[in-house]
Amino acid sequence: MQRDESVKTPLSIQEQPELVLIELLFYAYRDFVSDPDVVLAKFQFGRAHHRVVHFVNRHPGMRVADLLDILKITKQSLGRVLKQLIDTGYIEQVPGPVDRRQRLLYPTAKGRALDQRLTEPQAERIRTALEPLGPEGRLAAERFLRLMIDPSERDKVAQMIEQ
Amino acid sequence: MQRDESVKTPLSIQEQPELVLIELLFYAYRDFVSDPDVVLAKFQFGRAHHRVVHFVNRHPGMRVADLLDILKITKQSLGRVLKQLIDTGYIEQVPGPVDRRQRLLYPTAKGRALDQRLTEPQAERIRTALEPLGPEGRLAAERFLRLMIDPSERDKVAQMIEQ
DNA sequence: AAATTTATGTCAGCCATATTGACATATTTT
DNA sequence: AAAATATGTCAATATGGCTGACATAAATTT
Repeated sequence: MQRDESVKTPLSIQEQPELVLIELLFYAYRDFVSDPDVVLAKFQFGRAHHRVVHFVNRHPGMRVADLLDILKITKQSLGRVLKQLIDTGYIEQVPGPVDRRQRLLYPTAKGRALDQRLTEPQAERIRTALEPLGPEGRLAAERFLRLMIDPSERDKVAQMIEQ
Repeated sequence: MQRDESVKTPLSIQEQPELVLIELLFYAYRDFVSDPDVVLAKFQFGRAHHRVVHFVNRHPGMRVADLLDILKITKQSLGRVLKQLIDTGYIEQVPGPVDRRQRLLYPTAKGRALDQRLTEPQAERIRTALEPLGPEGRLAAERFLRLMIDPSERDKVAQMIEQ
């Protein structure tokens, strides 16, 4: 044997045709999530803040636990980011009117505006991507992505997206 | 006004139809990248190791600079992860035969095997997602993702995926 | 041949975001 | 009254990014 046993042949899409979509997902997501970075930098926020602001804007009045379930992180991880957003006036906490243990999360006007600025470049990327595809192409892309979600999460996600 | 001016209405898909795809991308990618975590944990590796092992297996003999360009990170960030993979025998460095400044990266047999184990659950997720879609659906999903990549990167990515 | 550029690596420190575990408080449910 | 729940917090730790500075070897340019 040589130095060790270094492998010279690439793992090819012939042996593993799913590599095409695996890598397209990587490259597409890499560029997609980088869009809001410019805006975030101006506010001294990171991508974690973006995710929180986004979902609170999409689901005003959601509980902290709901947010944790969407993001699939721990409350300690969420803690700092959420605190910063509250302290700087982008998100508000309101005690649950029924269950007063809950701290329902609402965006402020400032928080709504920030989310819209963050969403804008991503929406633009999507619009131009969809343009050449037509309605059927769009539907197919949607169907594919839905099927990529864990089956156990699919219904919940479908509901959240509808609103 | 009340407490502050908390916004009660959700940012809706009616005002911003692209939200559907924005969120589907988030949820799909969230679950997609979590697949290899079980395997990675057994090896005491993280997602960063996965990415490196993956691209070196796909492009044996690639330069460090090529890897940085794909991952869009700095060499210092890559450094630690790459060193661990070399020290533990998953990746090998070979001086470039033409330009001896280069350290060409190759997977070892061990590195190839690891990549295949990591890819397996992702490939399985994709196969079952594609099944109900048919060939046209698959093509549409591929087209969409390609168009989501930065235009300046598209040709390079297309070439890398072909091999 | 000397100077410059390139490819890579390394040291040091910093930051963002994630983790686990333990514990505290208020409130609701049993 | 006791137990469970929703949330928050303290502390320590890990991972994976970053910047900046500097080092080395080899290729390229002058």
